[in-house]
Amino acid sequence: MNNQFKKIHQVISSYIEINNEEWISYSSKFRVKEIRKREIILSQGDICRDVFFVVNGLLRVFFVDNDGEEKTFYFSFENTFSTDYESFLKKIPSSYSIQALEDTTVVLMSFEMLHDGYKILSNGEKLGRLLAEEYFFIFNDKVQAIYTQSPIVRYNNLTRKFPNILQRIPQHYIASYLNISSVHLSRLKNSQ
Amino acid sequence: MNNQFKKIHQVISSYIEINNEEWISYSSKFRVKEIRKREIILSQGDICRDVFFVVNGLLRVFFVDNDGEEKTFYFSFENTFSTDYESFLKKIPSSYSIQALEDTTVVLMSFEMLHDGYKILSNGEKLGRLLAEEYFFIFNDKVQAIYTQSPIVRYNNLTRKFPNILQRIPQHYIASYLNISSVHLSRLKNSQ
DNA sequence: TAAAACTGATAACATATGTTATCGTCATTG
DNA sequence: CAATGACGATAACATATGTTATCAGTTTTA
Repeated sequence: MNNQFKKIHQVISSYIEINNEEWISYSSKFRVKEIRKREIILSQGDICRDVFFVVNGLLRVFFVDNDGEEKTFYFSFENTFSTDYESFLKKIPSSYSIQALEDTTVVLMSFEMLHDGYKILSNGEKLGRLLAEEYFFIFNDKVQAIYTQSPIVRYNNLTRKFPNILQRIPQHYIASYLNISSVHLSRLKNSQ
Repeated sequence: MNNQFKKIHQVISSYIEINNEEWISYSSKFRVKEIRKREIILSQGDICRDVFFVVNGLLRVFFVDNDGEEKTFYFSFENTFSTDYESFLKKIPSSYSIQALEDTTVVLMSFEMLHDGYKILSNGEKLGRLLAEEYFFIFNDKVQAIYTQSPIVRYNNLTRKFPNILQRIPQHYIASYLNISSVHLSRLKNSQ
């Protein structure tokens, strides 16, 4: 099997049963894309045509608010999906941009591909359901964290969960992710 | 058709095609519950066994954070679903409590019912997918609002979207929903 | 390799927001 | 109907967080 597809096969197999024949047919439609550091693969306002699966590297999902401020929404590490799922599903202009923070390899799943999968794969609808549920869980947890945890607690949880995040992501992006200013994060770190 | 099921039939029909036979069989499993004002139908820590469909009345979804503060997560008005969907799907202790703010009638869909529907209904999996997607959209919008809009802007949007909300929901619950103190909301209102 | 851009720390100051307490009004309840 | 509690406004004060500017070290780029 194409080595780039090994991990995405693992992940999809963890959601649904997919036999070899189905997989060969399905995965033949994947496209692979190499993205250079800082390159943008989705621009806010464009319709998001693909779900990206990060094979290696690192993506940043962010948007620009009314005041022109960049807000980082989340980071996509290896072996996770990344997209503006609402734009993707509804075919409406995306609220987010997605940018590579490192040279990154992604596997692209188009809308047509996912929707064909609903019919072609014996568990295609189930895959769609589980992907949506998974995405929902992430956002549910995120909202809950915002309501219940102070910025410094969320920072500590983040660095505990991803110990090497500080080596890979500039601190001002992390501050933006926490929805606080970079100055404030610097203060919090050095006074706790 | 049982009048209490009319609206939920409309809502489900807007998601999937469901023929008469399927509907009669499916809806026969609904239970209906009357909840008194202030009564709690889901307690934080319990496993959430049902999705609630609000026929009339009003629910408040909230949780108590580490400091013992009540945080209001969202309100469920008529003809919408309400649940702790993560607890419901994963059968883990719920993070939320759900309370009636008025005398309220709900239709209950159990986990078994929804999952049986995945097999029994010809579009059962699709229904599950669309419900998860819908829930995801709500949370996506919520997170985005938190990142991009100031409390007073979110307050104005809320009252514009639900003009009678102030007559139905005490202001300190709305402040809690906005994740600010009731004192601060009072100030913001009277100084803009 | 030199210039430019990026990054993170820090200080000084301004603003936003929380906390506590008080008060008057109104609704609920025994 | 009286007592109690819920509700919202307000004041005074404390804390959290943002903004702007500066600086030094590092990385990127021409």
